[in-house]
Amino acid sequence: VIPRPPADQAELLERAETLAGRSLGELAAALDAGPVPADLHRKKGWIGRLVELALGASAGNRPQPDFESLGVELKTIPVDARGVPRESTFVTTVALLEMGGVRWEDSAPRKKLARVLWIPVDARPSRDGQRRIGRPTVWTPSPTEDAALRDDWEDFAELIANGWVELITAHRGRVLQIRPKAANARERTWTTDPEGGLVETLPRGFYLRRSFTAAILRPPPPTTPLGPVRPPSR
Amino acid sequence: VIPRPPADQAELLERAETLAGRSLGELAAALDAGPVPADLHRKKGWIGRLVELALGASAGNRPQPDFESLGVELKTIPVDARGVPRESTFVTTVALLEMGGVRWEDSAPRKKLARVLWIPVDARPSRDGQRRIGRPTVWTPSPTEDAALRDDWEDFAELIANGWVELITAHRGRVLQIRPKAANARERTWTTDPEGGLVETLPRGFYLRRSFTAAILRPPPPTTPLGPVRPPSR
DNA sequence: ACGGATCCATACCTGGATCCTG
DNA sequence: CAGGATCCAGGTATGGATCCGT
Repeated sequence: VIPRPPADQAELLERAETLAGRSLGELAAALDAGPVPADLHRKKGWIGRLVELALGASAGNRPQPDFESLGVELKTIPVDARGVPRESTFVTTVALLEMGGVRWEDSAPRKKLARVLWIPVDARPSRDGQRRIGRPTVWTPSPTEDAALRDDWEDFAELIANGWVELITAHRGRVLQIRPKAANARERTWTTDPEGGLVETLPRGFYLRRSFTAAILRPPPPTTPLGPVRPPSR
Repeated sequence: VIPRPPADQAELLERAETLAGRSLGELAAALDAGPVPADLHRKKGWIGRLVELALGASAGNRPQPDFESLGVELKTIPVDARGVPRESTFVTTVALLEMGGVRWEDSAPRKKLARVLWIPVDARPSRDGQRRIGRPTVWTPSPTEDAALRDDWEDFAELIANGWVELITAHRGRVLQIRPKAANARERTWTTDPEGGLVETLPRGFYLRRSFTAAILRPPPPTTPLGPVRPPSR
C-alpha cells in the first residue's frame, strides 16, 4: 500500500488533512508499515518516515525537497497537549566550506524552508502507539520571518567564512541555531581556520528554535481596532 | 578467529604459504566465516574476501593497498588444472576525469600493481567447497612488464584526455584492457567530450589480460646456451 | 529547558571479482 | 573465447529527527 506522489499542493494538503486525528498505530497498520516500535525513543526518525510514506513523498535521503515537483518540504514536529513544539527542528546540515560567497537567498536552509508542510504529532509521554497526528499547516516565511532567519544566517556565515566556527554555540541566533549534527562527538568534517587552512571539526546542522516554530503553528489571534479580543467574563 | 595484520612482507608470504593446498571449506571453517555459499557463482567477491580475512588484510573498501604499511596488494586469481588463469584480473576503476596530466608513474593502476601478492585458486567447474588454494607469488613488474603496461596506459590516457573514451573497446591494449566496471550498463559517471565539456558515460575499469597474468604465474623455464631443455625421451 | 550529543534507515559508493551470450 | 555485463558485501554519507544530563 504505497501511495503515489500527490499531483499538486492541493492534493498533498488534502491527504495531510485525512491523517489528522489518526493514531500512529492506525496509520502504520493501514500502510502495512509494521508495528509501532516499542523502543520508539531510539527510533528517532520513524515517525517522519511513516508520514513520508503516508503522503507519498519521494522516499530516501536525497537532498531535494520531499515533494520535489511541488517544492514542498515535509516536517513532522512533536507537540504537547496545547500544540506547542517540544523540540527544536532540524533544518539541514551546515555546509561549512560553502558559507563564504553565498547569499541567504541561495542558501540551503532558505531553500528547505521556502515552503514547509508541518505535521504536528502528539508527543505526550507514554502513549507511543496511541499518539495522534495533528492538523497540517502549510507555511512560507513571511517577510518578517525571512528577515529574522536571514539575520541569523548572515551572522553564522560571517563567522564560519572567517574560520571562527568553534565560537558558535546553540546560544547564538534568535530563531535559527547551529548545533551538532552527527552520530557522536568524535565525528569530523572539514572547515576553514582563521588563516584559511583546512581543519577538522564536528559536523553541525541548522535548527529552528522552539519559539519560532511555536509561532508558526499558533498563528496570532486577529487584532481589532479595539485591541485584542478577550473572552467574555460570566 | 581474526588474524592480526602481518608485521612484514616475510610474515605475509609465510602465512600465504600455509594456505596453499587448503580447500575453501577448510579455510572458511577455520576462520569461522560460515559455510561456503552454494551459489558461489553469484558471490563473485567471496573468495577474495575470505583470503583477505585469512591473511589479516586491512578489511573494507578503502582505496589503500590491502597491506598498507607493506605496500602490497592482494589478488586472488581463478586458475585451471594447469595453473592458467581463467579470467582477466580487475585492477582499479578508471578515473576518467584525471587521466589528463598524470604520468604513468603516478597513476592508480601503477600504484596498485607496484607489488602484488597473487593467490591462485582452483577454479575447475563443479567443485565449490573443495576448491583449493594454490601457492602464492609475490610479483613486482619487471622493466619489460612495466613498459608494456605503460604503453597501453598512455594510449588510453591520451584517448580519454581527448574525450574519445567511447572509442575504447576491450580489444585495445596488449596487456592492459579497459572494460565496463559497473552494476549494469545503465550506470553513469562523468567524462570529458572532445570539446572539453562534461558528459555522462559508463564507468570503466582497468583489467589485466589473461595472457599477461599467465606469464606472471608461470615463470619461463631457464634457458641454457644449448637452448631450451627438452624432456628426455625414453 | 535546552544545549550538546546521539540514534536509526537507507541510498550510494567502492572494492572484491566472475558471469555469460553470441 | 572473451568482450561486454553484471553480482555482492560492507563502509560511508545523508536524511529522518529526538534524547538526556546539567
